[in-house]
Amino acid sequence: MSEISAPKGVRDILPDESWKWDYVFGVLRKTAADFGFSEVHLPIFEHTELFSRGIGDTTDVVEKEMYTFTDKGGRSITLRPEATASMVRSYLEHRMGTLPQPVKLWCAGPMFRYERPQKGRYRQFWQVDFESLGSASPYADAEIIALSLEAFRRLGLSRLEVVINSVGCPACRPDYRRRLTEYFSSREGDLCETCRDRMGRNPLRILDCKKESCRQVTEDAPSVYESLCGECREHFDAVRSSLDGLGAVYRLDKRLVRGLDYYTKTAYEVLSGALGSQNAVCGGGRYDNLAEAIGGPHVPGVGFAAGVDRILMVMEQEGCSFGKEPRLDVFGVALDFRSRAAILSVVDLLRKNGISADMDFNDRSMKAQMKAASARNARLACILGEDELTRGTVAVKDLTTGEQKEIAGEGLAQAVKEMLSTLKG
RNA sequence: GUGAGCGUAGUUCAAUCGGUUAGAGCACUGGACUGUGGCUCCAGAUGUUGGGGGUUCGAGUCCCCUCGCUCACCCCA
Repeated sequence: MSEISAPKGVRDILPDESWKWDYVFGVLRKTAADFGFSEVHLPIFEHTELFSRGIGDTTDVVEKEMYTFTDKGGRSITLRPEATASMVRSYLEHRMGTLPQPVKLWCAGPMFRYERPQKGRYRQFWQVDFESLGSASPYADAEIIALSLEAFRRLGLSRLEVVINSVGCPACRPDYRRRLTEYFSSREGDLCETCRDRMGRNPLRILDCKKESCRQVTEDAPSVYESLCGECREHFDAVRSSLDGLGAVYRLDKRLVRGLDYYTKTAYEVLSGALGSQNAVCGGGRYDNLAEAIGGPHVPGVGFAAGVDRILMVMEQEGCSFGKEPRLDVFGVALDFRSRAAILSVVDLLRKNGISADMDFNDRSMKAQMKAASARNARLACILGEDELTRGTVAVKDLTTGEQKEIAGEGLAQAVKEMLSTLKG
């Protein structure tokens, strides 16, 4: 169509949608505060090595999905593909280890991944990210999961499924890995090509292959639970019993492994039945080795990221409420050349009194201005003509009922406020 | 990166087997209604049929290339 267009995989959030985003962020902000999380604003680009070391060199995200470039100072810079690594970097850089632990932070903003776009997947997408840093307690895990579920509940999402798993720790994962490799070797012929490739690199990933043939093989694969070390097993049991205590409904899924290297112990995802193929609305878990991986001291942490684009999509699909759409209070209408100059002052006066007001700037007919007032869905029209000018008044019309009254100029702001408050809605 | 489907006005869609000047609803602008919106009626504006090449007397329609969009795989939010 037009040669003017945004790059592939990115999009504009226009006014008919942006107010809904405001609503969602408002709910999330309040939920964060209720759970004791403070907001931080982080940069959207970082040194490339933060991600390559933190997320893992062999992950898909780092191998082929990063927006990486060299800046004018010769540094390798990457547009963040996720926020957790930045969060931990910020914690370390600002010595938050000296604060009372855990430090609970959240942030919101765009993430970038070079992928082929499809439904629910963009190259720039928004996430809200919650991280609880400095505590190894299973209750921190449970709190994080509970927080994500409460946020979704408040937004009105219903068709959700929570799946959790434990991916072990450096003490027990090698053993599990060995047992998996052993098992898959015996069934190698039944695996797909990519899974055979995964055997050497990361056999855990075979578990979440969606091919039917591979799923049959993984059905009988050794379970993580038998391989978990005492500490991991205890931790996982504690997370589950606290979730039970909170009344959270979840499903254990031994196939859930997640794509980032830094996860230890708890891994979880929240899936929506209202989405298509890209149905994860939130994902997270514990990452006790991430801080060390990026060159810091040992700092345990747990957190999750939720996709805002997908949340909006699910809400739309499920018919959730977005609160009320912001509405213009007053539209100023002028009859002729003289009143046009005066109506600007009227609009200005209203604005300075906290009343939202707008007017026509194209010298259009009164009828056209009234039409514009309706099109803008204004509550009231303030009309000015010769008669009003000589009398020093303004005609105020309720655009819902059609009632109109004439109000003296001095009392206008007050009178409009009163009319708006009785309208309400 | 791989596969499939689709590209006609701002938008949703028409256009016979390949046939003459590419149409309609909605939206937009103006008017009927020279001081009042929503309803009604009338009028108007808007297209490189995504782009390029080919076949043909003739292409929106068929073929090739390309770009874009969409969905799926991979992976994830």
